[in-house]
Amino acid sequence: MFFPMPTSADTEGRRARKRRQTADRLAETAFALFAEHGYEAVTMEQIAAAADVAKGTLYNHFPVKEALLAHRFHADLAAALPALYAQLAALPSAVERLRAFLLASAAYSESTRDTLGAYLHYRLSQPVESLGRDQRSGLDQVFARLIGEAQASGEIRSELPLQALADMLQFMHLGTVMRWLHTPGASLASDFEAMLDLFLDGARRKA
Amino acid sequence: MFFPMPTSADTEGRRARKRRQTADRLAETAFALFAEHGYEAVTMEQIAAAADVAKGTLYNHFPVKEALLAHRFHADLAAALPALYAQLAALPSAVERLRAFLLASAAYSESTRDTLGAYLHYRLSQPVESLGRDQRSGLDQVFARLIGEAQASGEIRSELPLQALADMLQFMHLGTVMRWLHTPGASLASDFEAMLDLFLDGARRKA
DNA sequence: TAAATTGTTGGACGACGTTCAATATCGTAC
DNA sequence: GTACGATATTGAACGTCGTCCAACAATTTA
Repeated sequence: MFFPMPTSADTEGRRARKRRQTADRLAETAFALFAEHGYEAVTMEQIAAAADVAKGTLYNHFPVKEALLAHRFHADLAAALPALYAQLAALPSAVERLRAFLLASAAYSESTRDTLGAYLHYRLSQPVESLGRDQRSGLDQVFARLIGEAQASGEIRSELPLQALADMLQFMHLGTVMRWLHTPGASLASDFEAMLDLFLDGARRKA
Repeated sequence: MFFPMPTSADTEGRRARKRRQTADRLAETAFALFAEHGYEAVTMEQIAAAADVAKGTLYNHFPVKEALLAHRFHADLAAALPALYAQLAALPSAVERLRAFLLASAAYSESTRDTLGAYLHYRLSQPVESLGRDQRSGLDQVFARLIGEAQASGEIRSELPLQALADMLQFMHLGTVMRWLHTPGASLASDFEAMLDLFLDGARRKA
């Protein structure tokens, strides 16, 4: 199994801890090389050599190269979420929280533009429902949470299941980012605004 | 250049015609092998050998393996469109034409489920705006046409640019197909219905 | 301490995709 | 019809990704 279960209930065991440590260390050295030479120019063997492990070990932790990117993006999101949620809590409506989150997402995407395409490409090759919720993109969980709040407050009345709405918004998000990646001068933030408007009110809105 | 210009204005030139012929022939032999052994099990060398050309020639026409799939899907769509448009013309409203097109799309997707994932993966690695409109997916052009009709008749009032709406619907379509690919028992047709409802009326609809 | 599980190693392997120089074929113009 | 330029094909070498596996090391559990 890829992610071994903890041996006791609360303590995690040295084994799993060391595993996570090596994974983190491998990802760190990988990103140091990426920053220096660019993502494409760095080979898996170079990463393994720089981290002083065998190539098989690197592939044990990251079965494909893009998984290194996923590790980074997932960790960044997990690290940023608590403070972000705290900020969002100050906003009066769930829709405004959604909008604010998208603005923050836009800023982050702009700062990681170079590796974003490869990461998205990797994400899309993964099954949507793989190994339970923990393995999902993280972004859809944020969407599900905020959309759920909007449903609870009555700001959203759609009778579709929450996860379906979140997935749909996630793909609209993906489409917007993809389009932005391929159009040099565009503003991702304003594209997100238009996307959210479309998601909320549809193309046939009466307003 | 990848697609040579025709020598005269109207006639296409034997060269381009033969090029298209060899491409078609290569794609045909490829799909014969795919049908027999499965997409993943067939190598590019086997395809080249079966078609009696060098591997370089195969890669000249199809720079990546998934391009063979794109050739097939694009050709299928182009071949089916005239009759499909004729059928759709009988429907009274543009929204109903959209719905009917999606139903047809669902039937086709179900019949090509095995290779659909690889094709979508390939599509996503391509820039959205590459080499002009002709190289785009084809599906977004259909969407743009039908959405344009809906705008003209007043069924859609969104002030977003037509292409932005079409791209957004295309990614919602992609998300729906992806989700369907990974959920065994689902009905793609009804998923498309829900997707279209969301696109038209949004999550915050008043009805 | 013994046994079982899991991680690491290193190397071999197949496939994809790129590159290139040599050769063959086709279009055009004279 | 000949000569020339543009394009297609060939064949082979190369780098990289990703898989596989058998031997060995480390750690947990009994």
